[in-house]
Formats: sequence, structure tokens, C-alpha cells
Amino acid sequence: MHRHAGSDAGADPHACGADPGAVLARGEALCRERGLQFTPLRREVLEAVAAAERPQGAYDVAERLSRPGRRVAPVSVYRALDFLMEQGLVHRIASRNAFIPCAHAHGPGEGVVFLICRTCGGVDETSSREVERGLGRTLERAGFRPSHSILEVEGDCGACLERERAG
Amino acid sequence: MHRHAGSDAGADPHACGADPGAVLARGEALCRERGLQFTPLRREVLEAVAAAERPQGAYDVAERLSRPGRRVAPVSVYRALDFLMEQGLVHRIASRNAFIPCAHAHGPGEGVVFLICRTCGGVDETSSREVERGLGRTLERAGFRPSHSILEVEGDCGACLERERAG
DNA sequence: GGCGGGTTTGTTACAGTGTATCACCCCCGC
DNA sequence: GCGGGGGTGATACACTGTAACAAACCCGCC
Repeated sequence: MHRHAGSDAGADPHACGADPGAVLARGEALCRERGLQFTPLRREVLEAVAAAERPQGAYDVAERLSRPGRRVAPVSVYRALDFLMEQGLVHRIASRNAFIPCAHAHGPGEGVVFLICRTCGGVDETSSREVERGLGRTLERAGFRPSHSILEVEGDCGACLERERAG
Repeated sequence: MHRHAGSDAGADPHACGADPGAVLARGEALCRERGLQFTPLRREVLEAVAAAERPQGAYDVAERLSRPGRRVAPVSVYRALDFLMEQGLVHRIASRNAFIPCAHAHGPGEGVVFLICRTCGGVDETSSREVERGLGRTLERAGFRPSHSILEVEGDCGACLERERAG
């Protein structure tokens, strides 16, 4: 899954994980542009995360990439994931200890909302200027200077609600 | 710490963890009212979390409660924490795998924002109708029915910013 | 061509977080 | 007394993440 769920008026829609090819292409372009190495391992890890329907744990990825004759240790996956997160190519879902791909660039300070479906397990990513603005005001009132924030919502996605209604 | 950082106009201020006695009193009252057992272990776990300045891990609590002659296993602490969370007496900070006390009742569906200071490690709890409203609209637009959400902001709290400016 | 230095990866070991399972205990109602 | 349910103790285990060090690799430079 990792569909995009829409965002505030004016924001670009984007597809998170909808197309592994697009994610890989973005990773490659982005690394070239920044003079960083898009190594085979990093590519494979990104590919594994992007190909999955649901958030993948580091150990899931390690298992996916391991075959008889080639073992990929979790620690290697963690390093690749750290790199990919720094570059904004994957996100970590704190409430699940798992990772999802991200195919679009986030603006600086732009808030992201993760929509985690408890039925199908998929995760959508969206953003909201409304939430961002409200949060900014709230933090200001509290005298708190933010550096990073996570907003994860668990519930039922539209598709699963529809399926439930029909079935 | 666990100070209260203020909330939207009209919302009651509340002190999370500011007064362990108040937290315990609320726990006791709430269990009596709901016909649940506020056992010694649960009380001790809540007390340990409430007395701490910063979020406590389950293993921290287990260590705190253990003395020569009496060992409290982490698993027991987890069970107590699960109970306390269900009753809304403690919150879990997902980004830290740790727990903080909560001395006030949250309204149904009321959003809570955790402000995590990366300098002093303390956590403030606040709420914002603005954020809640914006999030509600965003979720509606996405066709997503929420059951539970977490909003954690990491940064620098006012006190630490002040201290930095002075020192 | 060989050398030095930074980055990436492999490997092992370990720390930290959370859960499953079963036995025991205690209390309460029948 | 006796059965049953909730709570706790205890052990073992699964899952998540990091530290430390060695080996491989790449690239510029002499």
C-alpha cells in the first residue's frame, strides 16, 4: 500500500511506495546530485522497502535480501536505512518499529502525517498545512522550539472501510 | 519535569507528573470508581513513573522497585504499565520507548501533544484544539477513520533555551 | 604503480525492549 | 470446602537496535 491520501489545497500529490521504480530513480538522482553513493546494498534495501505492501522491519528486509550463499546482516540493513532516512528516501514508523518508502521530497519543516490502517496494515502518508500551522502556534505558545516531530494516526483506511461495508 | 505547557484557550491547565501525590490519588479514585484493583504493584509502578523527572523505561522502573530480597521482573512492570495506560494514568512515548505519568483526564478524542526536550530529556504534555481540528479535517479528506493517534515533538523546551541564553 | 585516507560493508557480540507460557497465590462467591 | 478469575512470580524467548573492529573498496595523489 503506502498510497498517498491527499493533502491540503495546493500541495502536490505524491505516491509513497506506489511505484518502486520511481522511488529508486529518485534515490539515484538524489545521490548523484548530492555526491553520495547509491551503493548496491542501499539500492536493494530501498527496493525491498518500496516493493512491500506494508511497513518492513529491518529484520524483514535482512531476511528478504538473504539467500543461500549470501547473508545480509540486520546491522547492514540498519546502516542502509539510516542513510536512506537521512536522504529522506524512507520514513520510520515509530509506533511499529518499521520503515516505509517515500517517493516525494518534503519541503523544509513540512509536517507529515502517517495513516496506519489497523485492518490491512498499510500506511498512507499525507501532509497538512492546517495541522502544521496549528502545531506551530501551539509550540510557540508553549515556548518550545521544535527540531523534529512525528505524527502517526492509527485507524481504518477508506479502502478497508469500504470493503467492510460491502462484505 | 513533565510540566504542563499550556493549551488552547478554554482548556484546563493540568500538571503531568508535577505532583506524584495527585497522580496516585487520581489513580486510586479512578480505580475505585471503575471497580478495578489499584494493587500495591500498580501503585508502586505509577509512583515510580510519577516521581521521575524524565520518561522511564520499563526496565528502569523494574530496577527502581527492586531491592535486595525483592526482585520485580520487567514483565510485571509491563503488565502494570499496560493496565495504567488503559486507564489513562500513564502515556507511552513511542519515540523513546518510555513512559510518563498523566494526572489529568483527557476528553474523548482529545489530541495530546508531547514535547520532548532533547537537552534536559523532560517531556511536557499539552493539547491543542487547533491541531485537533486540522487533523480531523485532514483525516476526513483522506477518508480515514482514526482510532488513536500519537503526536510527539522533539526540540528544546523554554527552560533550556533560557538557560542556554543566560549561560 | 604504489600509498594514504575516507567510506562502505562484513562479522561478532551485546544491550535494550517486549511477549509467551506456566505455575502459584489470593480473594470472593457459591 | 471448593471452584474460578484476576493478579503476580519466574523463566524463557523473540524482536529491535548498537558497539567495536576488521576487511574491502574507491579515489586522489605522489
